Amino acid sequence: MPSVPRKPDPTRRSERSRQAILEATRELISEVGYAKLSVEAIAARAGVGKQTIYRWWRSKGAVVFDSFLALSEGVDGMALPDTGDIEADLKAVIRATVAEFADPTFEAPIRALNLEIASDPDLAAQYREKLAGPVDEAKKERLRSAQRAGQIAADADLDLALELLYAPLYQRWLLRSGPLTPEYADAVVDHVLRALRP
Amino acid sequence: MPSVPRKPDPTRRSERSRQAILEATRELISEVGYAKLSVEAIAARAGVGKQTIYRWWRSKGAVVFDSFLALSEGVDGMALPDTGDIEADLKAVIRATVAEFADPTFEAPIRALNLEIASDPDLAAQYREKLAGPVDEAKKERLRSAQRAGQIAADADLDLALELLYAPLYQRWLLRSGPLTPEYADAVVDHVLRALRP
Amino acid sequence: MPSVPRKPDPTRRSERSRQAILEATRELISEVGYAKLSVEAIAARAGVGKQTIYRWWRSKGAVVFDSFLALSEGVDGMALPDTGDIEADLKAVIRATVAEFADPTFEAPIRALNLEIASDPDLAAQYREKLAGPVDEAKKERLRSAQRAGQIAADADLDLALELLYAPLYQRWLLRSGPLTPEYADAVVDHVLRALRP
Amino acid sequence: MPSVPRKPDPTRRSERSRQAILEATRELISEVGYAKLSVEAIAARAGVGKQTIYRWWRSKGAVVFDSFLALSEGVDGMALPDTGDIEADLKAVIRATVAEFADPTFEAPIRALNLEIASDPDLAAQYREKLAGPVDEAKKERLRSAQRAGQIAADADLDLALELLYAPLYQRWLLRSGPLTPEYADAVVDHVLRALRP
DNA sequence: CGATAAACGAGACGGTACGTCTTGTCTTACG
DNA sequence: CGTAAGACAAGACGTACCGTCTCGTTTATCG
Repeated sequence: MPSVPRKPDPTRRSERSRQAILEATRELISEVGYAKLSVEAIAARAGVGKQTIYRWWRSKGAVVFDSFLALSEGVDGMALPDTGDIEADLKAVIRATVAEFADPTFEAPIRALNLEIASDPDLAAQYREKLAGPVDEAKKERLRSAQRAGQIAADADLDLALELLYAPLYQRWLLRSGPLTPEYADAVVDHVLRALRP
Repeated sequence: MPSVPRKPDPTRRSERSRQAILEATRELISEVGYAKLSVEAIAARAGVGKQTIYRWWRSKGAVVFDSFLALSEGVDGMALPDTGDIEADLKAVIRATVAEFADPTFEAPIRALNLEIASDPDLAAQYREKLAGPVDEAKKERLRSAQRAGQIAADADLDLALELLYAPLYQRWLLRSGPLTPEYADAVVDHVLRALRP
Repeated sequence: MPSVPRKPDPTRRSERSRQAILEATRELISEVGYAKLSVEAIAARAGVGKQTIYRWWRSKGAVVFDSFLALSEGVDGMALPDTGDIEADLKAVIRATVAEFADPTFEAPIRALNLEIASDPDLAAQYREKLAGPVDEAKKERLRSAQRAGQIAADADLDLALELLYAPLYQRWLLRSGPLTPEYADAVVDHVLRALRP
Repeated sequence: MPSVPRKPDPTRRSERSRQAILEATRELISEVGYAKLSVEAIAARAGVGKQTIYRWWRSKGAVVFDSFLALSEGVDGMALPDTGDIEADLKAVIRATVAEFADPTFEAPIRALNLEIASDPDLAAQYREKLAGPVDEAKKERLRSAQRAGQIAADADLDLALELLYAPLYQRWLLRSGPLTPEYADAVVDHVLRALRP
């Protein structure tokens, strides 16, 4: 009589339930916030048994994570604008990022996602692989284009470049340590480009 | 029947209880982690009634926060080393910061503190005022010294400078998105100093 | 260093506080019922420190008890009507008792008192001595008068007689096991008088 | 968000938990007395979650009540002895009742039950229907037999008769207003039978 | 009259228990 | 066998009171 939990058979998984759970999760995060999100409420809202959630996800955080992953599923083929002017292009992108952070609609869910990732190394790994990775690759592609155009040092560390560009915004937003304005976006870009100049 | 909650009288507060609570909180975070920290356990460990906690703190997060605040109480008169060489000084400081982040002893508590701050705007404000503020001021003082020495542009935005220096580390650590090595510390300093050059 | 609790000095007792406590107790029993009565609420309502209650009373029940005792303080010199007709006199008295039980104003407090007495042998003893005793004596005096008039057996056990008269009412009221009507009162008197006939 | 409390589904109720709760309740009343009985302790002793108690019972009193109800479940087919001599039979029964009241083992639980009933009209109604009703019916049946035998007036009010017989005992016991002896039992029976004579 | 000691109001304290909420597991009935 | 439903054991939540323990502040004798 083995007490090893049988693994569920993925082929029999109900797609309808899965979708309902992810959608209910997104709704509830917007409505009550992440701190007050409960598995109980997700199951009720999704019209699903709690066991169905526990069968397919390790933790509440994993559900939250997947509910975001599902959103950005079709967004793979993303590419940053490339007008040939790296400064203009980056400012546009960073300003857009700032605007997104400032949008109160995204505030709660993105914060929930980030707290979950910061708490759970497994989710962080998934996050890097499934979400951040592809996006970062697209960003680095634009930087490589700038390298080819001689606007950025050929030997620049592009991972570090991305961190210099995005981390200040991220930190300000997460810790609410200062205003996120377009001017701030521009200033960051200006500084980072100066650091990366050939 | 007034629903206005009576405010506790701070003059009658038991210092012994306050200390016991903060200490118990620190111990428990180290032992069971922040996610499993409960007010009930804090009270039990501190030999204190739960009401004594709820009387003086708004939330579990506020207790956690204060338990850290208490630690760094005497650290006000801090000042960064100033050998006259801003690059060497910054590299030393940033390498030290990286080492601190890597120390597994501090990992759990600092992460707990950061999650708490990221979740609660009130605590974030307190954090800036009581903890980050003074520390940042000391850091900026060192940068001002570099400005006077002509090593950094006289009109540099020092708040932004700090963010460029520290946010990449912070992000890597929080999201575990990359290794935190002395080399990385040096690279960040090199880039930022290039951006700030007169 | 004796840990024997100093006994309070009765001569210094604040009559104003004592009255306020007893009055607040009576009010609160009427308002929230006995089950939800708390020492905390009594103290608050009376504008009195909790210690002042604990200094002078052993328990909440003792306060409740005293609050009733205080009411019936001046009622010592009571005597039952004596028209010479024991049947008519008893019916009048028992009907009055029934009416008192039925009065919703007295319902809650009397019930509280009785529950307290039933729970606490000490209070029961006090009750017999200070409240029930004198009243019963007056009732027995009327029965003795009936004995002298030859309406009741000369050797009747008057304590038993009182119980036969009052206990049926008491039980019906306490357990709500039947209606308390004037007809019921008369029926009880009729039966008991038959049992006591010479 | 409906505030209507979901009703539990009685078909899924765990009989094992129900029994454990009722048994733990009986044990605890005997051990610590009714006043110090707590839902928390019942749940712990029964190895049951508190919610399982609150799911199926309105109040602590209801649990106490049911724990007694459960005891006297099979006792329906009760009948009083009928030797043809109503006086002897009643004396035997009333003496037995007196003895039961005097038994210290039953003292605490029965008192708890009575206090609960006296406090809560709902429980009182249940008590009459489920416990007192059947028992009283059996007693009245014996009295009817006496009526047929011409030992008691044919038109006697049997409910009143029962109250005259039992209420004096009940009152003495509950208020501890006098000793409960076999002689007392006999005296009550003698008086009541005199009152009921044809 | 002024010292001093007790009772006083206020309310913080260590605790217990409350009744509710959520977690993760288990059971039942259906498809 | 996955599922919706939901009961279950466990235990934390935040609140209400308990009875004890300081705090100053009256108050009321007594030196």
